[in-house]
Amino acid sequence: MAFNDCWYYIIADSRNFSVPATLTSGQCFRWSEFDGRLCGTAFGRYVEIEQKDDGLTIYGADRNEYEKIWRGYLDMDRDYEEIRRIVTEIEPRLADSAEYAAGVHILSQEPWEALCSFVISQNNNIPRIRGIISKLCLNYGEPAVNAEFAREESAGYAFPTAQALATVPEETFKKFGCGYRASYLTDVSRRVANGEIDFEYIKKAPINEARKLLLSLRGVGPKVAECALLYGFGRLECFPVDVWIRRALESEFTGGTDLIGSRYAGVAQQYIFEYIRRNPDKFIKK
DNA sequence: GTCCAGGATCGGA
DNA sequence: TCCGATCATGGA
Repeated sequence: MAFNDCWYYIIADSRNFSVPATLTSGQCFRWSEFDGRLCGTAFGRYVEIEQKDDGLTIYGADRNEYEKIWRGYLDMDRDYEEIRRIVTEIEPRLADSAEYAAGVHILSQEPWEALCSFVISQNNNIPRIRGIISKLCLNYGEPAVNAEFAREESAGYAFPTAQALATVPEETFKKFGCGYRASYLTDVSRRVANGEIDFEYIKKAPINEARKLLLSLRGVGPKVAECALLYGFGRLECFPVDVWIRRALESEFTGGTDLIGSRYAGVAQQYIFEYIRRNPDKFIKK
């Protein structure tokens, strides 16, 4: 039995927040559900998160670690109810998606993990992305805190640093199933490891400056840049358009939408993605 | 066998 | 600037 003697319990202060919805909504690729818990690794720490009616229990973390890491990662302090009010006022056609996916938060992931993960994600599907990332972690990540409790071997390892990946032969990435993305991964890892990309600046820069920097990386196009900015750099105005969102824009949101470019466009995007991906039949018009 | 996936790059119009 | 072909891989 895992984590008998180390856990932290939080009264859920965000009423609609859903841990399972958030951690399986395609923002991140390292969480799995076991026995009703979301189990995974971020910031080099393995934890299991259990959500019941009255709150969350984070196994493998204490109060200090919750305050330092998980509170921010799970974006517990943002008023999503207010954001839903704002985005549905801008775009009334968002109402169904926003209600359906109300429990989803935008994770605040480590910049490198977000950037690297979404380079791998291009023209790829989520199970394969997860498989590739778990191989990277297993082979090149440092051992994680609480690794002895991990239910999957790869969860016992941190996401590998850019420095670690920069020295990996491209052939190895291909062996892991990266396909043509292997050279992108090598390139991006080296340039980040060299310090060419200033992550702290990207968090705060004018958004088009931030975009420009990420787009200068080979293998990073508009969609990957938007994902990295939204999930890894806290830029909630970014609006990634993948095949699913494209379909939504061509069906539910014909004629364009004022959401794009608005302050919380990325949150709205996540609501749409969550809704359409879990209800493909209902959403897509035939 | 074909189609598809949280797309980007490249060359040519 | 815009458009189409091409790029690996594995599951449906």
